[in-house]
Amino acid sequence: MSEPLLVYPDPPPPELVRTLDLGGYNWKAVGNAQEPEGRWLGAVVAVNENPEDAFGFCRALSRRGLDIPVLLLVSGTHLDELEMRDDLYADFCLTPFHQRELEARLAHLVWRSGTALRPELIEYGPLVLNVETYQATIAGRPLDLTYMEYELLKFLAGSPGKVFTRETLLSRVWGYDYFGGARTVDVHVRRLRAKLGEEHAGLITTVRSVGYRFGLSRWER
Amino acid sequence: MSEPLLVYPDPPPPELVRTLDLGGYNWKAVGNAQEPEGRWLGAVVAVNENPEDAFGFCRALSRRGLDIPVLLLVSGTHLDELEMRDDLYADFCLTPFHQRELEARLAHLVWRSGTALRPELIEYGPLVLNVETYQATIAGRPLDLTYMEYELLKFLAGSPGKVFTRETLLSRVWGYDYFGGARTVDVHVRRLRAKLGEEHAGLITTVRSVGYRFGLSRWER
DNA sequence: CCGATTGTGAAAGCTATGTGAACGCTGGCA
DNA sequence: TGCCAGCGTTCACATAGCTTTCACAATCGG
Repeated sequence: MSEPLLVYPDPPPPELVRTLDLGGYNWKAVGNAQEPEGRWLGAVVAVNENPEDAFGFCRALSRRGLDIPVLLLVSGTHLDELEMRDDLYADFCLTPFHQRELEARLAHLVWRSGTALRPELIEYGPLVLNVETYQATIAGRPLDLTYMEYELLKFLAGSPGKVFTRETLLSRVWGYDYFGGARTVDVHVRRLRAKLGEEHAGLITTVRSVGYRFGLSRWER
Repeated sequence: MSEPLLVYPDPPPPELVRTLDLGGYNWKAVGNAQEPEGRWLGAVVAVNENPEDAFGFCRALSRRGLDIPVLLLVSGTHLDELEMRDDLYADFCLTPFHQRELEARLAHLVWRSGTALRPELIEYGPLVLNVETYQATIAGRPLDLTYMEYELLKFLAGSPGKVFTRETLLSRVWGYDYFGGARTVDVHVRRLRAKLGEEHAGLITTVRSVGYRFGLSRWER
């Protein structure tokens, strides 16, 4: 089975437990947003009992940078509270819910994060990354990348134009628990640029005092 | 009002019409996917009556390349049909629905398409700052700013019309623990004005004996 | 018209990054 | 078991580019 579902609060409402277990989901309940480490399929957050705690949990999740899609369980009387909180959740389900509906929403949530965030092919200009086969080509020429080089390039090319700090790159590419010097990023970027060749080395731009950016070095947006 | 909502089929179910009108939405019903042209806020598709037609409509929409987020109205008995059709819809709502739920889902749908595609921008007149890519343009022309210049401009442009003392700027932009001369601000403002170009240098005005202000105060212009 | 404040040009000082090289770890292979 | 190749990481050093400072000129307000 794949990555687990995150569930809040701990213990979760019994009807949620029932649906998750019947659906064969791999899940884990937590009591706060500090615990979860690593990768998660998504999160199910029951708002019912204590809305403020629940929303606080969501907020803490998003602040921690692991972007996990959140499915809220909310009763009709708490529906108003969703207003102005769009950034905290991906979907919601009214309680009491039909098992079928929750299953459908979970399936859709997982599908969305599975495809939207992970295209099997990343293309940008002359660069093509085949995520399935771990192959990369630049202007048709195959690139011989090491594992870390590939992961770094994949992450950068996944958000063209966006600038990432070294710290962000370390936590997102190397791992949330990585402990090491930030200059490691520099060295990998240098090797990437070298392998991209002089002509395409500019695909990775240095933003002084901030970090690195892939693509869109000019005025596009 | 902004772009309209696309609704299928034509005529739509009466309870849907009621909710849309009560919500003050600008909407238009169509009978097939060939009609819609231009930009749409989203689409609401009632699956109830004829599932195959409805899904065909969605498929045709996505084939036409205008990627409009679709909200399905589906009864519990048709819930199964969503399976393996994740790519056709963004969200769904069980029928019969509570007006509040549909409104919440519509609002969330619109919010999502409004932000997901749109970068985080600070705009004022001819100036555009893209916070994610650390890029700036003035009247469409790219600005090559250094880190401090960018941070200062971002801070100033974030509160147009407001006057900041040098001390405030030092503590907010440079850092609360910064220890250095206040004239540093002057020099950065000078270089910002130079890079903005003669035409737009006036975007930053000096308030003698107080500090600097970005944008026009209320009695100007 | 004088003093206070701000603009200007240049130079000093510093910081972040590029660069070459070495170290240590791991896994395959003889 | 011992050797070797490949890889990730770290370090020291050079330097370009940025920030800061300073002296002086220009401007504003009273």
